[in-house]
Amino acid sequence: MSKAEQTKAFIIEKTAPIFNKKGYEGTSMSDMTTATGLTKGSIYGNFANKDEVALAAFDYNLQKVETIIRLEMAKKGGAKDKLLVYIDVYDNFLKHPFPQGGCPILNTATDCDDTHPGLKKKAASAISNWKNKIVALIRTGITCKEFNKNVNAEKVALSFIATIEGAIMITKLTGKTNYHTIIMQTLREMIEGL
Amino acid sequence: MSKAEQTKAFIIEKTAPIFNKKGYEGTSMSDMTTATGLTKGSIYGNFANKDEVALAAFDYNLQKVETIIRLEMAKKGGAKDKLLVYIDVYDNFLKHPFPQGGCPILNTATDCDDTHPGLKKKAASAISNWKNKIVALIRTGITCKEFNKNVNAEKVALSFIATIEGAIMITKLTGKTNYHTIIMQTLREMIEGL
DNA sequence: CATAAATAATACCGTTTGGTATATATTTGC
DNA sequence: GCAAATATATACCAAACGGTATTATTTATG
Repeated sequence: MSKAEQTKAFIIEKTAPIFNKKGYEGTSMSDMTTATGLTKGSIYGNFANKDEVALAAFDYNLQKVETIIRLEMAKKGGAKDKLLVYIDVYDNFLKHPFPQGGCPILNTATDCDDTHPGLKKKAASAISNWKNKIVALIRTGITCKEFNKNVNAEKVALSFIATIEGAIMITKLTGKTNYHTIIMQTLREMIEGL
Repeated sequence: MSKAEQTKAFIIEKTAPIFNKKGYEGTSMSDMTTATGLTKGSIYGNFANKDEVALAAFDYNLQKVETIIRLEMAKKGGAKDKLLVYIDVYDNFLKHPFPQGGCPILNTATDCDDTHPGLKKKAASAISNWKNKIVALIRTGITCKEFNKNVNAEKVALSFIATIEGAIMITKLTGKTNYHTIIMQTLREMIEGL
């Protein structure tokens, strides 16, 4: 890895939590310079503009979540247990190397409704990929006769994601962590009922 | 209503959709002057600062949602039908005078995580009030024997809200309105199962 | 070790930010 | 209808914004 690639990775690593917490517009160049210890000229030597850093930071944050999920899922065998991994990870996300500021999809979704189409597109495809993964998981569960064959995979997947994201929002807003646990209990029962 | 009260209301009315779409930091004074047709001096003559306008705008947007819900609920008798009002309104929010930019609670929640404690507090208490209303609704439903007495009112209420807010996020992000309808179907079944 | 190429720091650009003091219209009570 | 009070507009402020051209400093290579 060249020096340039190193500093580039360094900048992403240091700014990613800030973008996740403050959003695209909310994160200023001075935020980025103080976080990295570098100067503006140095950052602009490695990235074309603020957009490029923000996009890379989103990828970094998203990948962080995805690797946690992938690693935890590898430990499980059945489809049901694999689905429960999402709940376990999002319920105890403090125990995992979760991105600072919470779910990057949720944060980016509301931050970049109209302002930043590039980031919005990334967040949208992240949701889409997530949904497809759950749908595939449910379908293999059906073929393995772990789940009832009448289960509407897409409906379950979308409701599952919506509830998880909504729970994060409510918990972050109110500060009541038990709210999150309560809602996750509903999701667990939902999965048990498949 | 005095002239000052009139312009004050006018400023709120015109800037509320912008705050709901762009967020607190994202909405600039120039956004506000072009939306109202007034000058900066005029706005600062009626409000102490940008914060005060933002807080009033949030109240305005929230009240807009609440009056829709209240009006629709008044048409219904049973607890189940009253609960379904939330789904109907949020499912067809284009048919109602819903605030531009979607649910003000969701927008404010993610926008003002760290940045604006005043707005965050308002959004948090809005969620709390919403939850309490649903809990009360479910409890009257239980005493009327419309719902099973074993129903955990708080769990249902929190999961209900989380799913609605998550559905809004997903739909706004992906642009797929049928996603919203699919998720709302899950909520309808949830209510039917009480 | 010197030189060239790559990387980082400095100093600056024009623009926009939220906010204010002052002057000018416009309502309002009498 | 006139004066006092109120409401709006004008003109300005310092600070921060994203971005860039230029200079200084590393780093690799012959």
